[in-house]
Amino acid sequence: MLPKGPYDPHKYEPEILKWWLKSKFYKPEYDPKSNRLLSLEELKKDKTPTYCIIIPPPNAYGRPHMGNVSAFAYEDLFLRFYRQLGYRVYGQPGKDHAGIQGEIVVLREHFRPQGKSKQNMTREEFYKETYRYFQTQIPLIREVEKRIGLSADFDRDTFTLDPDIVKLVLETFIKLWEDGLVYKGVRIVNWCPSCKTALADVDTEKKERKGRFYYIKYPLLNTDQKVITIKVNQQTIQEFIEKGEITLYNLDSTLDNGDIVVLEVESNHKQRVASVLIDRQGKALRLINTNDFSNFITVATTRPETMLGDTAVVVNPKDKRYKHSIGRKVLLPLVWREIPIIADGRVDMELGTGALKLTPAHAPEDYEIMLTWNKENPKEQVDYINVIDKDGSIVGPTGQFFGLNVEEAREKVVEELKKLNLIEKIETKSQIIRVCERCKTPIEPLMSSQWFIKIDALRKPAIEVVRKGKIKIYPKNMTKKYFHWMENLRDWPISRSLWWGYRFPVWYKGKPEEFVDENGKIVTKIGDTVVRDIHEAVKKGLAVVSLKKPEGDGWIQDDNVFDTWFSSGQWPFVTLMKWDLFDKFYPTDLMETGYDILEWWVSRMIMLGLYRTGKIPFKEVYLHGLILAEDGQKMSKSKGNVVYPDEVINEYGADALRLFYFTGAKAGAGMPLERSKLEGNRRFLNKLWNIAKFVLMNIEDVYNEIPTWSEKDVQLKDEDKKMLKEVKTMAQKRIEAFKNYTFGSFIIDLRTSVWNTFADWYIESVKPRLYNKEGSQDKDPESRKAAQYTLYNVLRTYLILLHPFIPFITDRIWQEMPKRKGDHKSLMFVKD
RNA sequence: GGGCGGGUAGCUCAGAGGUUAGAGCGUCUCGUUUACACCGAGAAGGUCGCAGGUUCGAAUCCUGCCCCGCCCACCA
Repeated sequence: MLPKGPYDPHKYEPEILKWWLKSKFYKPEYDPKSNRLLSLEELKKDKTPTYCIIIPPPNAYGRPHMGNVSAFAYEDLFLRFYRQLGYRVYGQPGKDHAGIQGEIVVLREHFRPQGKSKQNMTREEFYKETYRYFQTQIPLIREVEKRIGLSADFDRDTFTLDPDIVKLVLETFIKLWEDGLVYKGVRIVNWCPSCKTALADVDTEKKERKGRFYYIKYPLLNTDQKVITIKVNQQTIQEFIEKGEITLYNLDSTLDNGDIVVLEVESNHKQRVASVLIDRQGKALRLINTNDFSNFITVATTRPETMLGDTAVVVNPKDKRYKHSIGRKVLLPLVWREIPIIADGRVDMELGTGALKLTPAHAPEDYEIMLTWNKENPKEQVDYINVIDKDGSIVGPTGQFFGLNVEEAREKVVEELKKLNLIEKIETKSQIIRVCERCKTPIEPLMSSQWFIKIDALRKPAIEVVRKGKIKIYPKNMTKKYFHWMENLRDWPISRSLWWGYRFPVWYKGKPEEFVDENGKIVTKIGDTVVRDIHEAVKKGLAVVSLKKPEGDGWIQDDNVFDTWFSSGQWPFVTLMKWDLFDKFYPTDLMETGYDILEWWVSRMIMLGLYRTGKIPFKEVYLHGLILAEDGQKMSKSKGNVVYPDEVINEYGADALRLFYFTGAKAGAGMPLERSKLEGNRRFLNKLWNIAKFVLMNIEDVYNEIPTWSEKDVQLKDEDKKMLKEVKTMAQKRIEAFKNYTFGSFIIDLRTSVWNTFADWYIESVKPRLYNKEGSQDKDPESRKAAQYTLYNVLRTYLILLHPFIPFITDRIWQEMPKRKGDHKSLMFVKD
């Protein structure tokens, strides 16, 4: 018998949970028939069909949030459903070190209170202590996983920085390297000139400041106007500047009057002087001046000094003012380089003149435009020229400006442009700049050398498997998002300037130092040798890609760590490999995660899974909705609208919260937290509890025999048949609902069926047959027996159907139910 | 800027060519106390964002517009 009073989740849920855990029901080795644990060997040989979900690992610090816990609930729903059906089920739990976010949080919340920072710690100290700290956090997170009912094998909970995992992950990198899919290239980074480090966007903040908006005229070249560069010595230049005219005899004979000759001083950071050919026969040149050009294109900038690194002018292709100019060339003043006019739809026609100077090395937006343009115009590639060094000084092919700091260079650039009459006007303007979060120094975007993975070889098979339906994505419309992302992928930058994570297994003979060469390109110096790329360094024996530090002294490890997606992208197979369950459970059956990380995580798992194992990592992907705050906004600490799932469990119980996730489960969309729904769920649970009390109370006299009754033993009335048919239909619908991931509407139907059909209609109408009192209409014992039979079997089936959704209350009721022969003591293993 | 999704009852959302558009919560009326007041019976409440179009028939399909949200630019 069930105890009197309303259902109290706080009393029953912990009891049930303790029993499940103690009985090892969650382990794939648990065998319900023999009620014992198989050995690993027995498990491997076992022929029972398998079902496996790799649980997306929550961050290994802090309190699990709604997103984490909703995911656990959805995953558990499937684990329990298939476990009930008799599959051998494995849920692989894990915890994520969370790269940059983990580093920020541990520095702020653990180290800062102790007065420690990256400035007064060694990398080794930091790593060791952070690892230790995370190990203290993990059990707390695991508790929440257990409380929501997640039936994963917690004995195999795995941390992403577990040494076994690290080894497996790095092996993939080595394989990529050996297959020629890894290279070092350059990418724009947020550089803090004061902290001398690259920063992620989250390490920077935006600040408004007043600045000047300079309108600079760039001379437009005529289509037939030629520009050539010749090298001369310093003395020649000197004479030229003094006299204003010069004759050169080694000029190209195809030049015409009006063509431009740029004189470049040898070995002096490409100091250049521009001149015009005024006498083709006499080969006489005159210093260039504004009057030599009839057309200009004016660009506006807050940072005139960056023009030294301009490699194009960009206009909006829709802009009528410039449409005809696209494809033409301009002569970049002061450094006198010929640069093209290109087009990009992102250029704001209203801002400035609508023409943008493109400095890919020192402006993230410009860098993006360069990449897009190059992708779409492979024959007219635009390059970068890096002109600002990591200490804030001017470098690269910048002639007279070389070595100045940024402010000095700005003044001097403006001064020189004024001399040439190329400044149209100067306005004041407030601008948003990024500053370093720590020291508030303005960020200097610049190029830095990074590790990349060539994406093409990985991308193609990953698109194929989804296109051919080998991996199915639910909801279906997300497939579009996947393809869009995959088709637009560029090479994947996998290195991050952090301490917390997987360090690159690359070793250098001496500390590698990046610097900018005379062409504005990033090159690396290892010891005394300058190398253009990593392949050259390896060839020369200055770098080694290897899991272990090479023999001998002086080897220094690469100080980059991997993008966390590089490791989490391998999560399905590395975890299974670690536990020697790869052959048993890979490919896994379902990847259940939030729709917001389809591109970030799911796509990487598909690519890296296929690459390393040759097989898909999972057969289906289900993307659940995101839980929003009660105000309909995204939960965030700064908005103060965060509600933690453990609080909700404390108030309503785990089953009520699970039901909330499932009933509102609109895949791929947001769902606001709603207390009234949680209340409603609690009422439903109480209703179920009372239904069970009622049924048990009314079958008490036949408790032991009722499970043996079959339909033949009773004379069912129409209402009995109708009721039995309804639960049977629900059982069939459930199979479909899980297959099609429409469990959200199914559980609403099931709940309506339990409440409206069973409780409100059937039970109410059957009462007279049960009470069998004097004066009641129906005293027939056969009628009573049929009602008892129906009550028992309907409740039994409802409990089974409901169990994956609300496991605690159903298993608690199950404990009191009369059992059939062979019934397992837990509903987790009862199929029908 | 690009991509994705959404606008249906007071609130949160279902419905995706076919009678009179649904559910939960809220509101109102009535009832019951031998499973349950965390209950039961019932009611009110909608130009389905706007404007066109296709169709015998449109919340649903098409076109245009308006509004809202999310994702993307070393955040996991």
